[in-house]
Amino acid sequence: MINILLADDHTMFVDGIDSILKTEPDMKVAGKVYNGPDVVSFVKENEVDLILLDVNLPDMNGIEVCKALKEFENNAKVLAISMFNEESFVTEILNNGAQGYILKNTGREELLKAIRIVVGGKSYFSDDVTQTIMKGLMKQRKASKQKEGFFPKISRREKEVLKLIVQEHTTQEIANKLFISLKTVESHRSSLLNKMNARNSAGLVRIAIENNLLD
Amino acid sequence: MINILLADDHTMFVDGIDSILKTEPDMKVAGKVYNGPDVVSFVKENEVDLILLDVNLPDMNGIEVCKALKEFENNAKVLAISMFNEESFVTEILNNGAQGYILKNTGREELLKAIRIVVGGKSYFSDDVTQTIMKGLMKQRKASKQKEGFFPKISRREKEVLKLIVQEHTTQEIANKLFISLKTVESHRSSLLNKMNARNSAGLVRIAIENNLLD
DNA sequence: TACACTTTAAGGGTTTTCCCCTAGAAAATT
DNA sequence: AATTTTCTAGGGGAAAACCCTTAAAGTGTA
Repeated sequence: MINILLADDHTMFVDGIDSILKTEPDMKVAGKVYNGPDVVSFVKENEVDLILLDVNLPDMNGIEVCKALKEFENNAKVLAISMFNEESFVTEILNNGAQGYILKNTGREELLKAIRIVVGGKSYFSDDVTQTIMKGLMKQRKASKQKEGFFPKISRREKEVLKLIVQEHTTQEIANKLFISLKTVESHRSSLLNKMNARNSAGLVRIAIENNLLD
Repeated sequence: MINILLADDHTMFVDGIDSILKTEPDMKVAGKVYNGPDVVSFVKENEVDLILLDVNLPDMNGIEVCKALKEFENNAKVLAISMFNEESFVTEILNNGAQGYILKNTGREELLKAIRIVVGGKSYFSDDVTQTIMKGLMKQRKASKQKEGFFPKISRREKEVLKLIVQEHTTQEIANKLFISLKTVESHRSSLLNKMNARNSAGLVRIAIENNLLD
């Protein structure tokens, strides 16, 4: 008997899978959880052979769940499920111990097949996913040469200054806000210009927005 | 007997709903389709009481399907389903004839309830969706008051200057590029600051990007 | 404990931006 | 044809940004 834990915040989806698995005599839905932390606590207290894990869970996403699962003794395999054939998700969750990755447009038969394969100790990926992984590997080669070394990382204080620049504050205003000297802010400004490879504040703002440097 | 058409490109999801509906004696899955055009042709040739329509279908999205359905005689109601509680989707598909909108995190019981309500001629929305619609209406009020008279439109030349500012060019450089005087560019700059309600170039860049003023 | 990085700060200078004003020529709109 | 808007351009001045150098004190990490 295969004990399966369903982890997905889309109730309708969970109920659907539940109905599908009910028809299989050798499978049993051991539980249903709707967020990341519950996955971890459930596995700690119950026997689980396989987790059907949604990558985009609230509170704690699939990748973090995988990391947490490696922290303690358990023999639960992870079959990741996602709406999106997103390269970053795929590679990251596989690097963190997931044995398979299927998309939500996978049919009933393929789902059951994937479950049995993963429980059997092998890996399973949807065809689309396989292609994505390949593409991802190709990109990595290029990316690591160009995009890397782009930002020698921006420090905490620099980011504060950057945010205030984007909010149209002048150097003097920033100095007042942060209770530091005008000269210090100027110093941070020029570090930012250097690190971000910008010529002026206009560039700073553009690059900051384009690269999502503002939390 | 309620004849239901399932329209969603996520096979696993369709199979799941199928399993759920099988348990209801008064409901029958009349068909399953995986893209927009097939919805239309299916409804033309079969008796359908309700379409469980995914908003984000390939080839032809839910909104376009709704429009197409209004073109010919049929008494199929539409219950829209989506992963996303996206304001724009919700309001647009409702304006195009959908009677209900539920999210994929809706549970089995709520789904069945929603189906019966919509088939009965009334409307049904998930609680989350209702909230979203309200928020949307609130925003519109504010947007039309604030954002409207926000830009008294930016002229062709001003936009050129704006683009070059975003690209980190100085006033002098812009003057050279456009074969006009430094003072002229300064003039455009200050018009931009005025029109866009910015304090400096940083603001110009931010507002330009945020409002997609750069084609 | 060193070593590296960050934060703080200053002097002194150049360049750029921003602001006020005015104003004719060209283009678009009515 | 008349009116409005846009584009052009200037003077002059204040503020802000940018550049270069130097350097002490604090923070974090191997």
